[in-house]
Amino acid sequence: MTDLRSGGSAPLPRSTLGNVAALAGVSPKTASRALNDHPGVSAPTRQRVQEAARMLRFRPNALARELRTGAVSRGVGLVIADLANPFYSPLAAAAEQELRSAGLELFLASTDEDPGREQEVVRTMLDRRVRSLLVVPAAEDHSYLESEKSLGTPIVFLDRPPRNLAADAVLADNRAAARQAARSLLEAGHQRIAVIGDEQVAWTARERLAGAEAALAESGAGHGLVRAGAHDPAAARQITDRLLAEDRPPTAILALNNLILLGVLLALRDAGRDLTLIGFDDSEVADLFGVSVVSLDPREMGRVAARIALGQDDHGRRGDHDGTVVLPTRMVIRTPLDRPIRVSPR
Amino acid sequence: MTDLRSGGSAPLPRSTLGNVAALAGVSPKTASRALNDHPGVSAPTRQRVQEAARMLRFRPNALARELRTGAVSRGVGLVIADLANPFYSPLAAAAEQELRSAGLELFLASTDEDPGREQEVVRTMLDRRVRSLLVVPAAEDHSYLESEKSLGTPIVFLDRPPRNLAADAVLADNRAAARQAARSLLEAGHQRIAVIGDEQVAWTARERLAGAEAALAESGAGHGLVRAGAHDPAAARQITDRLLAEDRPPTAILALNNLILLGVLLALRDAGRDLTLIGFDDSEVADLFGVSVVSLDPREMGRVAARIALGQDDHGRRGDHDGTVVLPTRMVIRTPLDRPIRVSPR
DNA sequence: GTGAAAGCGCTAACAC
DNA sequence: GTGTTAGCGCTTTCAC
Repeated sequence: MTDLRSGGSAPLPRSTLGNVAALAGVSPKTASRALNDHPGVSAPTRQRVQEAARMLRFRPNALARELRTGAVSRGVGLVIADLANPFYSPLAAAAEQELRSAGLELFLASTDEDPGREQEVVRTMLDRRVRSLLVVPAAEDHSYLESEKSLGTPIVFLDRPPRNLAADAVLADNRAAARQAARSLLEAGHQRIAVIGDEQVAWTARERLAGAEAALAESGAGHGLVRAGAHDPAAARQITDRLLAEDRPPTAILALNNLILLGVLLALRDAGRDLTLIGFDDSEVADLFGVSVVSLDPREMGRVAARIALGQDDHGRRGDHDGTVVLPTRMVIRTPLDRPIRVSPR
Repeated sequence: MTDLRSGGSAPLPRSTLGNVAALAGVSPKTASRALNDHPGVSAPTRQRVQEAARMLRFRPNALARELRTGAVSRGVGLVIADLANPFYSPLAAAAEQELRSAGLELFLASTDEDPGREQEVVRTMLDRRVRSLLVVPAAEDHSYLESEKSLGTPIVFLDRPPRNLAADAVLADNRAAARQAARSLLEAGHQRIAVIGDEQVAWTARERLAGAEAALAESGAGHGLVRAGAHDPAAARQITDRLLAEDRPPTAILALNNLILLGVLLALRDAGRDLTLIGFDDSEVADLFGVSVVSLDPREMGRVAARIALGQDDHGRRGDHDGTVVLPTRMVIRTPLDRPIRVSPR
């Protein structure tokens, strides 16, 4: 006479597979088989079990399942620098979408560019036995991941390469893109080109600065107008202010990321000055102001990295060896580069 | 002669608490106590255990721990509409920061406004026994969370209230804010005010539209210029195009969210028209163009919700009863409302 | 101060 | 087809 009423309004405690099995009058293992669509269960038994599960509002405990089944968790870790950054949030969104459609779940953490925090959150995720790890690195040394990697956890780096570790990476050719951008300005006739980049701790910042400097050096034109250290719009704004105040101010500015472009625009607006501009990373702001940009698609980066982590994509890499995927960059010319951007509408 | 070499370059399999205990020559329980700083372990024993853990690169299995300890997981679920949306990404970033600083971990999922997906991802998170749940709801009915809530899992709704469920919520007074914005335009002398809102499925969209309509109705001014259904910049752009093409086009536009403001600006730019504008949600774009906005702070919303979920904040709610926190909105006037915004710099 | 036994909820082996 | 036994890695009794 196994019979349990379900409709009661009492808190109705969480039921376990054992409860379901008891109600259905079978063993736990059979209940497990029935609910997971494993073969070797008769149709009527399966029905009874499913009915019992429904009555008890049974929900399997994912922790217990993953503990038992071993390494194969359904969780994937994503570590990024800053979730609110307009480059990383679409990247994260695309990765999440890709993972979800593969039935996986996402653990997310921000490092705020703190190398120590990177290790911390990565370790925490590994403690949860994530099936793979996507990392926009902040640290300078990834040898700490060596043992985990050799244990078989796929690790994919995004936007910046790993250091002291052989692992997959999805990157853009920042150096070439910056070089091309600077060249375009030179070809448009600019003699005094200012280049504003982020702090050199970031690999992308170093690469972009190097690319731009190379282009300038090749042409023999404008040294001395390359500025690093603009880590946020406010800093970029100040740097721009100072550039504009010089004796021979630049006629064009190359802003090496989205946040820097914002700061430059703010400075130009307040100074009432119009200059030629090229930005990095596309954005609504760039679109609205007609600013030409070097565009990298963050969504594509997130998507490709997720696929690689899932083993669904080789993207030109050889077999299951580690490899680097270099995503294309694209120059988007919105305003001819011999013409200034108007940012002073007041 | 318990001795294990660590430096070997072999993959070095994952070691368990049992391995550590064996190496230290104690029982698993003592090892557990030592590593978790529980009392009742002698100093020398503790040292030996810690040394052994280091040698074996021991990392505790979070799944096993949480399974054993019961309900108290260190994971918190966050469900949002769209991670790439400039309103939700700072919200998520702030929540993540708050949780991380409390030593908790974040599961994140997007619903893309699909009610079915909301249930799906919420269930998945509950299967992981998250300690609490933060939800920007997409569904119209949250009674499915009733039993989980009565089981004691804190559930906090963000940005939009729950339906058919008594639970905590962190909201803004969208209706009042929109009403105030519309009034400001009326007071500045505008007779023909267009209001562009999102699809009415979203609670915030309905509230804002209702608030704006109320203000217009009170004044007896301009009916017929309220448009809903602008779910993305492209749609908002089209709607704006049509409004501008009317016989008596509006002299001011109230854009009821950040994406809509973008679309409106794009339309104005291409049409070469300058109008008075008020936006919702602050953004760099609004700042750069001098667009006045009704500002809600998404970071504050994420932070407050996280605190409530952790039981760290009552924010005017009574005890541990359910309650709604209404966050303040702020009018940011950047350009006087009797003056147009210039968006046609070409 | 420390250890042995038991069990969290589930599933892989092997029975039968 | 179905059940029994065992065990994932950890921590909670409750002994000693």
